[in-house]
Amino acid sequence: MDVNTLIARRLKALRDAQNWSLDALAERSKVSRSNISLIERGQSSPTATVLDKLATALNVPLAALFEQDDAPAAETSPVSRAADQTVWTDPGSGYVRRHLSPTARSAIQLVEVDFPAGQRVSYETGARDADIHQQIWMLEGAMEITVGDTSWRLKPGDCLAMRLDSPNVFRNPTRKRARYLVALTTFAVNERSNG
DNA sequence: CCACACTTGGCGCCTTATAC
DNA sequence: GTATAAGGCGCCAAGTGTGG
Repeated sequence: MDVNTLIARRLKALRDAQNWSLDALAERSKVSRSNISLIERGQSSPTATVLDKLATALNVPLAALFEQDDAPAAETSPVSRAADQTVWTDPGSGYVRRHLSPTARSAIQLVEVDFPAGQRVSYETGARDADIHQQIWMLEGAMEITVGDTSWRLKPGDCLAMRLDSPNVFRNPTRKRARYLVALTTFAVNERSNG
Protein backbone atom coordinates (compact mmCIF):
# COMPACT_ATOMS: atom_id res chain seq x y z
CA MET A 1 0.00 0.00 0.00
CA ASP A 2 1.13 3.51 -0.76
CA VAL A 3 2.43 5.26 2.36
CA ASN A 4 0.20 8.28 2.01
CA THR A 5 -2.82 6.00 1.81
CA LEU A 6 -1.67 4.28 5.00
CA ILE A 7 -1.27 7.61 6.79
CA ALA A 8 -4.67 8.69 5.47
CA ARG A 9 -6.41 5.63 6.91
CA ARG A 10 -4.63 5.80 10.23
CA LEU A 11 -5.37 9.46 10.69
CA LYS A 12 -9.04 9.00 9.90
CA ALA A 13 -9.26 5.98 12.20
CA LEU A 14 -7.62 7.81 15.09
CA ARG A 15 -9.85 10.83 14.61
CA ASP A 16 -12.96 8.68 14.42
CA ALA A 17 -11.86 6.90 17.60
CA GLN A 18 -11.98 10.24 19.41
CA ASN A 19 -15.22 11.08 17.67
CA TRP A 20 -13.82 14.41 16.55
CA SER A 21 -14.86 16.44 13.52
CA LEU A 22 -12.28 17.93 11.15
CA ASP A 23 -12.85 21.24 12.89
CA ALA A 24 -12.25 19.72 16.31
CA LEU A 25 -8.95 18.18 15.29
CA ALA A 26 -7.95 21.34 13.41
CA GLU A 27 -8.46 23.43 16.52
CA ARG A 28 -6.51 21.07 18.79
CA SER A 29 -3.65 20.45 16.40
CA LYS A 30 -3.38 23.91 14.82
CA VAL A 31 -3.38 22.26 11.41
CA SER A 32 -5.94 23.70 9.02
CA ARG A 33 -9.13 21.79 8.35
CA SER A 34 -8.43 21.87 4.61
CA ASN A 35 -5.07 20.25 5.07
CA ILE A 36 -6.40 17.55 7.37
CA SER A 37 -9.08 16.74 4.83
CA LEU A 38 -6.50 16.51 2.05
CA ILE A 39 -4.27 14.24 4.14
CA GLU A 40 -7.17 11.95 5.09
CA ARG A 41 -8.05 11.55 1.44
CA GLY A 42 -4.45 10.83 0.51
CA GLN A 43 -4.23 13.90 -1.66
CA SER A 44 -1.40 15.57 0.22
CA SER A 45 2.00 14.41 1.41
CA PRO A 46 2.23 15.92 4.88
CA THR A 47 5.53 16.94 6.46
CA ALA A 48 6.84 15.45 9.69
CA THR A 49 6.04 18.69 11.49
CA VAL A 50 2.38 18.54 10.52
CA LEU A 51 2.06 14.83 11.30
CA ASP A 52 3.58 15.44 14.71
CA LYS A 53 1.06 18.18 15.44
CA LEU A 54 -1.74 15.81 14.52
CA ALA A 55 -0.28 12.93 16.53
CA THR A 56 0.18 15.17 19.57
CA ALA A 57 -3.42 16.33 19.40
CA LEU A 58 -4.54 12.70 19.14
CA ASN A 59 -2.35 11.68 22.12
CA VAL A 60 -0.34 9.13 20.17
CA PRO A 61 3.28 9.01 19.06
CA LEU A 62 4.12 9.99 15.51
CA ALA A 63 4.88 6.35 14.81
CA ALA A 64 1.21 5.49 15.39
CA LEU A 65 0.37 7.11 12.07
CA PHE A 66 2.44 4.50 10.26
CA GLU A 67 1.01 1.37 11.83
CA GLN A 68 -0.52 -1.26 9.61
CA ASP A 69 -3.97 -1.51 11.11
CA ASP A 70 -5.71 -4.00 8.88
CA ALA A 71 -3.39 -6.99 8.80
CA PRO A 72 -5.39 -10.24 9.04
CA ALA A 73 -4.59 -12.33 12.12
CA ALA A 74 -3.23 -15.08 9.93
CA GLU A 75 -0.61 -12.73 8.59
CA THR A 76 0.42 -11.41 11.98
CA SER A 77 3.96 -12.54 12.56
CA PRO A 78 6.60 -11.79 15.16
CA VAL A 79 8.96 -11.02 12.33
CA SER A 80 8.70 -7.96 10.15
CA ARG A 81 10.65 -8.58 7.00
CA ALA A 82 12.71 -5.73 5.62
CA ALA A 83 10.69 -5.75 2.44
CA ASP A 84 7.42 -5.28 4.35
CA GLN A 85 8.46 -2.47 6.67
CA THR A 86 6.82 0.88 6.23
CA VAL A 87 9.26 3.41 4.86
CA TRP A 88 8.36 7.06 4.72
CA THR A 89 10.19 10.14 3.46
CA ASP A 90 9.48 13.54 4.97
CA PRO A 91 8.85 15.87 2.02
CA GLY A 92 10.07 18.79 4.09
CA SER A 93 13.55 17.63 5.04
CA GLY A 94 13.97 14.44 3.04
CA TYR A 95 14.62 12.36 6.13
CA VAL A 96 13.64 8.72 5.85
CA ARG A 97 11.88 6.74 8.59
CA ARG A 98 11.79 2.97 8.56
CA HIS A 99 9.33 1.40 10.99
CA LEU A 100 10.94 -1.79 12.16
CA SER A 101 8.65 -3.26 14.79
CA PRO A 102 6.32 -6.02 13.61
CA THR A 103 3.20 -5.45 15.68
CA ALA A 104 1.32 -2.25 16.28
CA ARG A 105 0.57 -2.93 19.93
CA SER A 106 4.03 -3.87 21.06
CA ALA A 107 5.29 -2.15 24.18
CA ILE A 108 8.38 -1.12 22.29
CA GLN A 109 8.62 0.37 18.85
CA LEU A 110 11.80 0.72 16.85
CA VAL A 111 12.34 3.20 14.06
CA GLU A 112 15.43 3.64 11.92
CA VAL A 113 16.07 7.14 10.62
CA ASP A 114 18.28 8.27 7.78
CA PHE A 115 18.79 12.01 8.04
CA PRO A 116 20.19 14.08 5.14
CA ALA A 117 23.11 16.44 5.65
CA GLY A 118 22.30 19.99 6.65
CA GLN A 119 18.62 19.32 7.22
CA ARG A 120 16.49 20.15 10.20
CA VAL A 121 13.09 19.17 11.56
CA SER A 122 11.33 20.85 14.46
CA TYR A 123 8.50 19.32 16.43
CA GLU A 124 6.27 21.67 18.34
CA THR A 125 5.37 18.85 20.66
CA GLY A 126 3.32 19.85 23.66
CA ALA A 127 1.66 18.05 26.54
CA ARG A 128 -0.26 14.91 25.77
CA ASP A 129 -2.39 12.60 27.84
CA ALA A 130 0.20 9.94 27.24
CA ASP A 131 3.73 9.66 28.51
CA ILE A 132 6.00 8.91 25.58
CA HIS A 133 9.63 8.01 26.18
CA GLN A 134 12.19 7.52 23.48
CA GLN A 135 15.88 6.84 23.15
CA ILE A 136 18.05 7.89 20.23
CA TRP A 137 21.02 5.70 19.42
CA MET A 138 23.40 7.18 16.87
CA LEU A 139 24.67 4.73 14.32
CA GLU A 140 26.40 6.90 11.77
CA GLY A 141 27.25 10.58 11.35
CA ALA A 142 26.21 13.15 13.93
CA MET A 143 23.04 14.90 15.03
CA GLU A 144 22.25 17.88 17.20
CA ILE A 145 19.11 17.27 19.20
CA THR A 146 17.39 20.00 21.17
CA VAL A 147 14.78 19.22 23.79
CA GLY A 148 13.25 22.23 25.43
CA ASP A 149 16.17 24.54 26.24
CA THR A 150 18.93 21.97 26.11
CA SER A 151 20.72 20.59 23.11
CA TRP A 152 23.11 17.70 22.67
CA ARG A 153 25.42 16.68 19.92
CA LEU A 154 25.34 12.94 19.37
CA LYS A 155 28.04 10.88 17.74
CA PRO A 156 28.08 7.20 16.78
CA GLY A 157 27.47 5.03 19.82
CA ASP A 158 25.88 7.83 21.87
CA CYS A 159 22.40 7.23 23.22
CA LEU A 160 20.02 9.96 24.34
CA ALA A 161 16.93 9.31 26.47
CA MET A 162 14.14 11.84 26.22
CA ARG A 163 10.49 12.35 27.01
CA LEU A 164 8.20 13.80 24.39
CA ASP A 165 6.67 16.58 26.42
CA SER A 166 8.35 19.70 25.10
CA PRO A 167 9.31 21.14 21.72
CA ASN A 168 12.30 19.46 20.17
CA VAL A 169 14.51 19.93 17.15
CA PHE A 170 16.45 17.34 15.16
CA ARG A 171 19.28 18.81 13.12
CA ASN A 172 22.12 17.33 11.14
CA PRO A 173 24.75 20.11 11.04
CA THR A 174 27.31 18.01 9.17
CA ARG A 175 28.02 17.52 5.50
CA LYS A 176 27.22 13.83 5.67
CA ARG A 177 24.01 11.97 6.21
CA ALA A 178 23.27 10.67 9.71
CA ARG A 179 21.66 7.43 10.73
CA TYR A 180 20.15 6.55 14.10
CA LEU A 181 17.77 4.21 15.82
CA VAL A 182 14.77 5.39 17.81
CA ALA A 183 13.24 3.17 20.48
CA LEU A 184 9.99 4.40 21.97
CA THR A 185 7.36 3.41 24.48
CA THR A 186 3.98 4.85 25.36
CA PHE A 187 2.34 4.85 28.75
CA ALA A 188 -1.30 5.85 28.81
CA VAL A 189 -1.55 8.15 31.82
CA ASN A 190 -5.25 8.74 31.73
CA GLU A 191 -8.25 8.58 29.46
CA ARG A 192 -9.68 11.71 28.03
CA SER A 193 -13.38 11.35 28.60
CA ASN A 194 -14.89 14.35 26.92
CA GLY A 195 -12.23 16.19 25.02
C1' DC B 1 38.64 24.80 -19.17
C1' DC B 2 36.90 24.42 -14.13
C1' DA B 3 34.86 25.79 -9.54
C1' DC B 4 32.01 28.52 -7.20
C1' DA B 5 28.22 32.01 -6.14
C1' DC B 6 24.17 34.00 -7.33
C1' DT B 7 19.63 34.47 -9.63
C1' DT B 8 15.60 32.59 -11.66
C1' DG B 9 11.56 29.86 -12.20
C1' DG B 10 8.93 25.86 -11.04
C1' DC B 11 6.95 22.90 -7.73
C1' DG B 12 4.83 21.15 -3.52
C1' DC B 13 3.19 22.09 1.20
C1' DC B 14 0.31 24.78 3.91
C1' DT B 15 -2.51 28.58 4.98
C1' DT B 16 -6.96 31.56 4.73
C1' DA B 17 -11.10 32.42 2.50
C1' DT B 18 -15.06 31.17 -0.05
C1' DA B 19 -18.67 28.33 -1.97
C1' DC B 20 -21.38 24.22 -2.07
C1' DG C 1 -17.04 17.23 4.77
C1' DT C 2 -15.50 18.47 0.07
C1' DA C 3 -13.62 21.54 -3.40
C1' DT C 4 -11.33 25.47 -5.18
C1' DA C 5 -8.51 29.83 -5.50
C1' DA C 6 -4.89 32.77 -4.07
C1' DG C 7 -0.81 33.70 -1.63
C1' DG C 8 3.41 32.74 1.46
C1' DC C 9 7.18 29.89 1.99
C1' DG C 10 11.14 26.86 1.22
C1' DC C 11 13.47 23.65 -1.75
C1' DC C 12 15.78 22.58 -5.98
C1' DA C 13 17.46 22.47 -10.60
C1' DA C 14 18.77 25.26 -14.44
C1' DG C 15 20.82 29.22 -16.05
C1' DT C 16 24.14 33.01 -15.66
C1' DG C 17 28.12 35.48 -14.01
C1' DT C 18 32.81 35.72 -11.97
C1' DG C 19 37.49 34.56 -11.04
C1' DG C 20 40.98 31.06 -11.34
